[in-house]
Amino acid sequence: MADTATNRRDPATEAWELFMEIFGEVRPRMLDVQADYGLKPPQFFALNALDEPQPMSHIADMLRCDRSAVTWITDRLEERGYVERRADESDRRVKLLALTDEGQRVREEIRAQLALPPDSIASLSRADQRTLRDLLRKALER
Amino acid sequence: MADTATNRRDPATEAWELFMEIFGEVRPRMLDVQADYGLKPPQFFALNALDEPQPMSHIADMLRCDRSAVTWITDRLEERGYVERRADESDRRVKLLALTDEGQRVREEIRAQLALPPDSIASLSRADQRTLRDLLRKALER
DNA sequence: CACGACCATTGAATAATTCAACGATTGGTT
DNA sequence: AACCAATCGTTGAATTATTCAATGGTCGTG
Repeated sequence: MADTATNRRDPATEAWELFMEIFGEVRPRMLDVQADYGLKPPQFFALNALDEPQPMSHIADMLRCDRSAVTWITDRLEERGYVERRADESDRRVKLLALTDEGQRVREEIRAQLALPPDSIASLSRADQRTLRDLLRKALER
Repeated sequence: MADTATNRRDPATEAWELFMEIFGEVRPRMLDVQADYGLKPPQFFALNALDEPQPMSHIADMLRCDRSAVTWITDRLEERGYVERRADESDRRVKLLALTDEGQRVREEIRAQLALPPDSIASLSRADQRTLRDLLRKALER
């Protein structure tokens, strides 16, 4: 708190602030796309978290909500056939949430729409875009 | 749709996909900070949109929700003293939402917590962090 | 000045989240 | 082996948040 001023000079912090600002730009469009598929943000984020099957409690952790809310969300997604409950071999208490083929398909469809970069990114020169891409790749490879 | 493959090669699209992936990393922490202040995401985003006073309908547009939901959200934020309704000189139908001093203070406090960059950004070399910062600055200046 | 359109609000219906309690299962302790 | 506390997902009730339809007040245009 006392070193807010010094933090502001930290390039990582500054970069992150800009990062969030850019992200804020696209939030409305993100909501539109989700709404087109009849999904609320938590439902979409649940879907998006299922790169591999996950215990329901783990989804609750990410979404920061009650387990019972995940039960409810899962019911909705299951009704649409996007998701299914599987048994966990190693622990019969847990149920694993997994994408169905349809769920996988829809998720990719949504992702494709969200992948369209916002104006701020698109306005960069192609060289800058490549530099940015490489930088972000490096960040994720840590 | 037919050119999904070519889009994948577009550096801006690739960069944006990575961008979103990094952002996903911090979502849980963001929810935690908001929860510490008793705010739901829509309430926080409303607060965050008030760089200058905004018509309530404009907030509804950004949040992609009904105007009546904004009335409700505003009531909550007003109860806490974060926000106030002002008259719009030029159009007596509209009410402008504006941050109170307290609201300004709290918003900065929250922002300071969210400004802490995630590991992926922090793990970059200081030189890369600076490059990233400069790139994002340039993107926003378009 | 009459008309349709827009703004924020209200009230009712609905959706989504939280909270407390439960049955089933697990792992650890004795 | 037999308890015991803890965890998992679900249920039901209470609460909170969002949508939908209708309203009073205001605006701009014809």
